[in-house]
Amino acid sequence: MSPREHTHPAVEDVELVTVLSALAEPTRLRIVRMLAAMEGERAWKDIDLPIAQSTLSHHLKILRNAGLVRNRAEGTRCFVSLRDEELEGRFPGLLECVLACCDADAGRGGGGS
Amino acid sequence: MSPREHTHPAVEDVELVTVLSALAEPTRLRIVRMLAAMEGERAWKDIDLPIAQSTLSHHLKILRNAGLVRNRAEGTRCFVSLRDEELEGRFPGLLECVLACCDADAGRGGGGS
DNA sequence: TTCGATGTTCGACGAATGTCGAATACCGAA
DNA sequence: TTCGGTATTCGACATTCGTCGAACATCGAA
Repeated sequence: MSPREHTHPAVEDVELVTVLSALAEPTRLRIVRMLAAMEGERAWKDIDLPIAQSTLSHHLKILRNAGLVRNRAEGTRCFVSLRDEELEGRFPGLLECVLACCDADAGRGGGGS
Repeated sequence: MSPREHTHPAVEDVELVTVLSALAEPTRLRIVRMLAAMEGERAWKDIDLPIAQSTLSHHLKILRNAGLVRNRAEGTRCFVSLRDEELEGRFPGLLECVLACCDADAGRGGGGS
């Protein structure tokens, strides 16, 4: 597989359990929060987490398959962005609500911003 | 352990990831929907799923530890209920939203009612 | 006390998951 | 074409998870 072209599922084909599973992991939830905290895209290399590159790639793949994020290639680099608007049409309020709950969870080990 | 007395965590002590993990499993999500569909409690034996009793007990334990459900003993029998009001205080809108999304997911393999 | 009914726990199993380092594929630049 | 940077895939590993049947614990009834 080329690092440039990825298969993004249609949000209509994504199941709720898949989305919840994708969000039910600290590292992935952190990535989603990171993406939500900024409008637009984020460069792959700017996702700065204490994990190996292969692990990050793995998590992004899961988020991708869950319809949560989108990958865009530009030259050698990749950019990641939330599919929040599409997701809103499929699961209204879900992403927004989970993100809001993240803040309610902050300070208790839920992983600060 | 007695089947009567269980330890229910305070909702304040439950982490978001724990709740999401508990919900991110088809059988458990189905149980939660089942409980949400009816006001009040549900008898253990009325939770009619194609799984072994020990498996059901296992899932209920996970839901319990996630602060999602409460167990009440009455004689030899147990009753289960959603902790929706408490959860609403800790993670506003989350449970309601997920339940609404279940319906949006219905008919696609997300498990009908 | 003895029994039967009801949940829980235990032990085991295969499957899935999160993690890493190494190998691979791709792109742009030299 | 060769090389360096970037992301993905592969192989391996330990851990966790979902599942079951069997053994156990508790309560109410006989």
